[in-house]
Amino acid sequence: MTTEPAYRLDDQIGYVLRRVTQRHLAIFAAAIPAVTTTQFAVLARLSETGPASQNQLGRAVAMDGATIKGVVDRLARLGLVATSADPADRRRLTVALTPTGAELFAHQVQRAVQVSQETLAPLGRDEQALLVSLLARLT
Amino acid sequence: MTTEPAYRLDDQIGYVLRRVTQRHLAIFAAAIPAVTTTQFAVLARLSETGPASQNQLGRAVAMDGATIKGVVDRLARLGLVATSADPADRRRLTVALTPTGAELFAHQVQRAVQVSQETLAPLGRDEQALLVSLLARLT
DNA sequence: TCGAAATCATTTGCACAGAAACAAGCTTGG
DNA sequence: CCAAGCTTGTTTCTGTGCAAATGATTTCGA
Repeated sequence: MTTEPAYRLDDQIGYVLRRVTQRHLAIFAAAIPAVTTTQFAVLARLSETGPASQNQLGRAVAMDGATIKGVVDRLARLGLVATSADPADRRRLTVALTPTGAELFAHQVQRAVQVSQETLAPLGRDEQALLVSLLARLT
Repeated sequence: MTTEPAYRLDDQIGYVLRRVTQRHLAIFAAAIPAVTTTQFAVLARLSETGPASQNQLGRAVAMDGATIKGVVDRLARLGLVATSADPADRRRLTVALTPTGAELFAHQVQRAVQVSQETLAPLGRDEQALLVSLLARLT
């Protein structure tokens, strides 16, 4: 008579990751309704690194070609980024922050920090740092 | 002269969560191509709890009404779950595992455990348990 | 130098994921 | 008992996210 192995969904890392992500997305959407988390990530990266080709940008924020295209299209529609042809390589589409996009990022970045803090709020300071460093090793 | 606050995307909990989730989804898809992680979560919950109404089931796996409907529809198309009218409440749609669905879950559950292990593999045993418990508190 | 291989962007198809609006059915307070 | 309010399920819309196929361009090796 062996005991059932008992696969507990609530203990699976994938399920817990999904739920934590859900909560984080909700906090972000409430704090910064103007853009989504992925859109904000793109603005942040462009702010850090400056203009880049669409594909380079995608790699820099861990989005595949099809995904980054959609995100860039929506950001362009919002007037937060602008695309231009690269004269040196005609396949490339250079993506850059517009002044509006740079301003939006500058104004919302404080709030984005608060979003991260609120997401981590149930943990103590040490635990927060520990969690992020453990997660970073699973990348 | 104050130093720039320096919002580092790579240190933000939301971004790290997204990247870890990406890696986990890739591991799962390679190990169990028959269904997705969300679909498997539904099978697991039905296996644990038995038949439920579609909305109940959605709450039990943290999916909103629109999402659980799509997932159930696709599982039904695969023949892994079946829906039936609830005679006691005509609004309700009861969702149950089919024999095929139960068998698929039984056969793949070992592999699903391995997926969780592989996702957590970069960490030591203690770290793994710690990570999951920290994450669980952010739910 | 020229053709194969690699890179870049796009498109299509599928699968979540949540918000909002709606219809139908159940429940309950007055 | 019955209207108001709640629950259940559906549809539509927007936004990720990945795989695979395609076409254009660039690069690199023989």
